[in-house]
Amino acid sequence: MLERTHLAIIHEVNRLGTLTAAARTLNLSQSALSHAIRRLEQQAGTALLYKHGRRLRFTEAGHYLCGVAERLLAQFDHAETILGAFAAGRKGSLRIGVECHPCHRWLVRVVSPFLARWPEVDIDIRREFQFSGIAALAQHDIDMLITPDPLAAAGLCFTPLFGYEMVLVISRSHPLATQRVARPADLTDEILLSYPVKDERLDILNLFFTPAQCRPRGHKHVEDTEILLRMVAAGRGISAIPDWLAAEYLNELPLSTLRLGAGGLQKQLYIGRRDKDRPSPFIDCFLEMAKDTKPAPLRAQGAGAVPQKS
Amino acid sequence: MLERTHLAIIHEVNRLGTLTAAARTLNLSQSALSHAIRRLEQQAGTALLYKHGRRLRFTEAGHYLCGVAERLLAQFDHAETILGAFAAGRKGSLRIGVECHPCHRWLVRVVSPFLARWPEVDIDIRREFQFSGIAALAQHDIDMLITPDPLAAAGLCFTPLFGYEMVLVISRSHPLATQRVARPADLTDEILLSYPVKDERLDILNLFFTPAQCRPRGHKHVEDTEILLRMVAAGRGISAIPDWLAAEYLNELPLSTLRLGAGGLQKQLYIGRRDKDRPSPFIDCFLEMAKDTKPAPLRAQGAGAVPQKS
DNA sequence: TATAATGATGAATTCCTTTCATAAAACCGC
DNA sequence: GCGGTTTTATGAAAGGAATTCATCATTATA
Repeated sequence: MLERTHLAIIHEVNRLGTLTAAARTLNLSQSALSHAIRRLEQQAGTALLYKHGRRLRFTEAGHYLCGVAERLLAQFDHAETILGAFAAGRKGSLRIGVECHPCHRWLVRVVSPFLARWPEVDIDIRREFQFSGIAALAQHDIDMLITPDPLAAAGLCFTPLFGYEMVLVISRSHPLATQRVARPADLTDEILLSYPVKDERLDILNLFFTPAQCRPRGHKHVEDTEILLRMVAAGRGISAIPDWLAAEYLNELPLSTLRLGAGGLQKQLYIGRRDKDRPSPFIDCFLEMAKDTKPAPLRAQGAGAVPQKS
Repeated sequence: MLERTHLAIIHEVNRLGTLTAAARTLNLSQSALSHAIRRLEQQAGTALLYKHGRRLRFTEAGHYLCGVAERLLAQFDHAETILGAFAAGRKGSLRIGVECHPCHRWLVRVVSPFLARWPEVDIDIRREFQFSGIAALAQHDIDMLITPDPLAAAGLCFTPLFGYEMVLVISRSHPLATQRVARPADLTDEILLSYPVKDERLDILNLFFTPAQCRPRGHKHVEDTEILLRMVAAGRGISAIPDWLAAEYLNELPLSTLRLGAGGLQKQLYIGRRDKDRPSPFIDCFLEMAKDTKPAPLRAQGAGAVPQKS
């Protein structure tokens, strides 16, 4: 069977002209090369070299193998270089799951400089999970999970990134726009607009309406943040989004923000990892960069201004 | 060092999912594979597989190696197939030297069907030699030599192909065109046209003029047979070419052929090889086809018709 | 012609791979 | 939850293939 060492021998003999010289550069004896070539020739069933004077020349088949050697050895070398980059932690891929729909804008601010710093690392962002983000993380479908709901699970660890508040956004012309705080009973005639997520994962339902034992009049799914907020601005519904996300749109659209209940709906974003994953420079770096990237705070503006949490 | 066996193991584990199954198809024990992967991981400095339940999954680096394995193993397999074709004598190349300028037309009739029969054999025809055709053959610059002058040399053997006669061609309007035989003294006022070959390799000089101690009035080199014969037909000179070559042009051009001296200038074409070359099916076949391809005989036509030799 | 350089070869040795035996872990069905 | 089964990991022993050593044969060089 043709092996890499055979190719290396063929290549060096071709490059240097003699077995003796090739043996030197390969740190082997001339005898070893002679035997190795002999074995290869016997297995291949054809001569590769023949004596010409006291030197060697390649047969047709040998010449062909020289070409093969040149190509394949280069590929082996390259593969080992790449493997070295993996070993050194320069190269890899980071599959990041995001369970927080509006987090995409924030994530882009983390990922862009990261990619510039780690040119050999590929980033893949996933928003859809067969079961849940936690399960995807545990099953190695993703390597990191950005989530506001860090369900404790064996083998996983979560690091807090930043706190924020879910605020109610309504049209500036809405009767409630003069209020600072919204109560569930105020909103039972409204249409709730949300990202296309299961009801049980919507905090405004779980933590605001359900405890008060009431519901909005209707509930529609909208995929895109911009469209969702334009619908809110047009008076077609209400929604709950992170304060820092609302801040980005308050100048552009006629929106008002209200606190959800007296204390507000306080949340915390976490980044989850498997704690058994071996440390990797670029993963550590990503964590640092994620921790250092805070969203822009919501300035006092309109009726429902809310200070940013640490 | 990354070896072919490592790639084969990686590939089979990827294909079959378990070490045990991979070991079966590789005719090795599960333990051998486990050890081999462990060694490779230690050398590479990075994990390639990790346990997931009781099965194995590839790390980033391992996944990368899967891709490498797929590509490189295919190339190894292909190389071995080609090597097999060399061993079976299906593939190779035949560098044929030709020392007989006008033989080109005949050679084409041999080579065309040969190439059809041996699609994996490349043919290279050389007419120029640094020293001589014989030397080129001995030095492995060519594998076969077509020559009318088989100089005996150690390690070479020559096989006769066919006999022919060098005939004088002159314009049909030449005063000598009524003769059947030309004598050297008849031609001392003529311009000799020949292929661009050293004088000592021109039979008409060596075997016709020189023994009679005379020379033609002039001597010019012409590369192309067609042009040479058109010049002869136009009365611009005389030439000596093989009878079978003359036969091809007698219908087209106003030429006459004369015997060179009473007995004619009889020649024999040989094919030379190194007798130590190991037998090869396609070389044997080429020899057969060359022996079986006789040039068309010179029909009794014009004044100097000459019967073809066997 | 003597000398140096190169490749070939057979036997001995060394080193690496493989196997064996066994443990540990995980899944499966009851 | 608990045997039974499947799968991987591991250390020690065995086996085998690659390497070396010593030497010869051949060819080029001075």
